[in-house]
Amino acid sequence: MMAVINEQLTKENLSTEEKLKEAARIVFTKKGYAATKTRDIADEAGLNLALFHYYFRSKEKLFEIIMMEKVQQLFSFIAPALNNPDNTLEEKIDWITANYIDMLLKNPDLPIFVLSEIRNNPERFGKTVQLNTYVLKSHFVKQLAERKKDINPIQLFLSFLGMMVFPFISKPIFETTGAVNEAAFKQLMDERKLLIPKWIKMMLE
Amino acid sequence: MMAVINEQLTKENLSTEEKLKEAARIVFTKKGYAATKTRDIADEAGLNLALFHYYFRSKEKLFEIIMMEKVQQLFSFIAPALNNPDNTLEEKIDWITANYIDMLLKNPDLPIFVLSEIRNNPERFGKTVQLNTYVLKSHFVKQLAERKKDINPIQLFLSFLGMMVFPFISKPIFETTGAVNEAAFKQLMDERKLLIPKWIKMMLE
DNA sequence: GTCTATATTTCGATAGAC
DNA sequence: GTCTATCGAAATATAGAC
Repeated sequence: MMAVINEQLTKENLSTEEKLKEAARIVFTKKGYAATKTRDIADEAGLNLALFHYYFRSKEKLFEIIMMEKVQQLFSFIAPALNNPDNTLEEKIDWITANYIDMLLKNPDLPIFVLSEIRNNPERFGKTVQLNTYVLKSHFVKQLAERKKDINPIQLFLSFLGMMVFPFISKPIFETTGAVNEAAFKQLMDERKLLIPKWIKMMLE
Repeated sequence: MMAVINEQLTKENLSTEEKLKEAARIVFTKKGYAATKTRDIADEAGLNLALFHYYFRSKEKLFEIIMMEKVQQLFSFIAPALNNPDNTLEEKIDWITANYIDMLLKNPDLPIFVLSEIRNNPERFGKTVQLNTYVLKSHFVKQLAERKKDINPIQLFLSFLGMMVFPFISKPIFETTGAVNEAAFKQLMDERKLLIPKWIKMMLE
């Protein structure tokens, strides 16, 4: 019953296809498309190279699957929150900050992976992200216009997202210089869950 | 005389070595190390592959030269400004914002290039960036401590840098979605030169 | 479906003529 | 110094036995 269902979700009992996908998620997000070798993925999955091609035909094909997932993970989570009609501007800010930082703590490589792959191959992402519809015409933006007319929502978003995302993009620097270790970083990010909303609200005064 | 000197600086009259370096700057920063082929660089320079190896021996060697330049360009510019003993906290914030954004407008690919290469190969950058000495013990941090005791300078830096750098990291998304074109982006960044200092000063109240 | 062996292509690097 | 032609390794992809 429940036990059986859970058991199917453990690593060992994944299907071969899922083992390869999971390995691809790890290796692609850590090294990027170009630096990833198909052998790395097969090795990470504990399988051989032929199975990789049996299930996914090519490196490119599997990458597209993973990339779509990751873009979704990074962006789509914010759109519903921006369009929740049942809470205030302040509540939206609080909720998004706390939950987005938590998500990033679980997926620290996600932003730099997605953003650098988009840079490397912009053509591929024509319609993947629909910025206009869900962000620039969101309920959040309407509430913002009522509150404070003289602020460009794009400027606010750039700062809001920048404050949340930048620490994760620059994390490798802190780690290599030894300035901030793993535990200290987690601590800083937990503090930011309160700091960022406080700062954003100041900008709305 | 002057005309002759200027002429030596035009593309056509560069030495073969400089042509290759310049081509490498363009291709490496645009595609990253792994996705760059030595042939791409030779093509970009309008030369053949053998010359590449004649001057630089290997892809790795030339990359290290370019990477060192780019890390320098991205970071070292801020350290002196943070340590200027002759101006106030506010003046430092104003100056850094205006000049850093201008530099980024001229080198929009710089941050994502450097940050993603550091992620891909953290070992290489053990001592390249000296965060502790020049940033965390800077004159800026001393002035900050006098002004506002209850703020962690790291938190402020993360927000300050994030607000400046993030727009450039996420620029490819705006471009591919068509939400913000080249001219509009420039306009937004010019506005940010005033917005960011205003916001940072609010955080110090 | 899975594996070993191998084909095919790409890419970094070199040899050798001019 | 510069170029054409190639080598040799590495990486993607496939063939074919089990």
